[in-house]
Amino acid sequence: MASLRKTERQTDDETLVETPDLEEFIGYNLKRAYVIVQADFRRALGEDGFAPRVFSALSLVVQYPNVTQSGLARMLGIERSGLVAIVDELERRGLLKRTHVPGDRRVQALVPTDKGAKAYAEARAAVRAHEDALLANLSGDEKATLIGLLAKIRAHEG
Amino acid sequence: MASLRKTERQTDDETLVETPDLEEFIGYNLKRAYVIVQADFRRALGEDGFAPRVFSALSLVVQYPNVTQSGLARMLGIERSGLVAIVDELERRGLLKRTHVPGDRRVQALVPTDKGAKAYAEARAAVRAHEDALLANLSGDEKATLIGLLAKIRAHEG
DNA sequence: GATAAACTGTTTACTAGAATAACAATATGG
DNA sequence: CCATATTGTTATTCTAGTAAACAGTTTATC
Repeated sequence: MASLRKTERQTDDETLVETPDLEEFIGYNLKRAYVIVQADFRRALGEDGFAPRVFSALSLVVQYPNVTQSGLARMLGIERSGLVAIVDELERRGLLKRTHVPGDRRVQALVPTDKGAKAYAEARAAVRAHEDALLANLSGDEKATLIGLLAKIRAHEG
Repeated sequence: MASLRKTERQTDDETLVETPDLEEFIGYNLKRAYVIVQADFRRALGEDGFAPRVFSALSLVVQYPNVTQSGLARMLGIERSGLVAIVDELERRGLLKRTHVPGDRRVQALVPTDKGAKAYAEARAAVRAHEDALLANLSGDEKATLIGLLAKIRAHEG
């Protein structure tokens, strides 16, 4: 049924829409909000700072040293193949090492270097500053509520 | 400062992380949630259903008939150049027409066809069904709260 | 113990989404 | 009139990501 909703009205040759349909969709709002946060993240971390996904990978490597690439890909929700370039970049920058694991010659465990741990701590502070500034119009409670609601959506992961 | 946070602990050769840093970041949670919703949107609308951005464009054309491409791009927050392919697709499918506007020969106003209005109404119902099903674990209040919080982030638009 | 199945990291090829820069046609403001 | 701006468009480039295939290795099954 293509019936008009209450929030819509027609005039002679102009259409007034109090609340466009789009604004009612969670998906649309999520996307628009995500684009803003993501752009501000990049702006805040600067020209040769980490891209969001590289930051995320480094974060997990620092917090889960010896994680394998497969495991890391699983945690990030991306394909193994897509992770290779990310790990390449982090290794090239000297922030982690691929190391052999005794007992399984397939896997290469990822270990952060000291430089990597330090770089992560700095980047984490920068990301926190970016979010604090960008989301200054949200209270602590609101941020917690938002993360909680997003977690309910994320329950569909895995 | 690279101090560990309260939620982190180290054991001998294994690291326990109660709450990974990533989970505290709004940006990361937004992205993960967005990926889920977006994937379900595509799954729900099927092989030759609308992509999210095409659906969004059609929605605005139906609700704001005679919108110009520049105006539509502005509403969607994308570049004019990026909109061309979207409008091409909608026109090729016979869902809208590019029409000349008397008084300004540069612009081509976008007008939905009857078929376009009907297709939009159906797609809208499908999208609503997809969100209702995917977000069944959120109450109406929670959904409203989520949209409200996302709106606070979206206040940085424009 | 042999053989099938599964897993790991990797490369290659491909797709979608989006930005940027340039352009011709047209409109607007001094 | 002339400079400036706007509109729709094309071409180019970039990024993020998937999918399929592969060699090397491990695990499971008979």
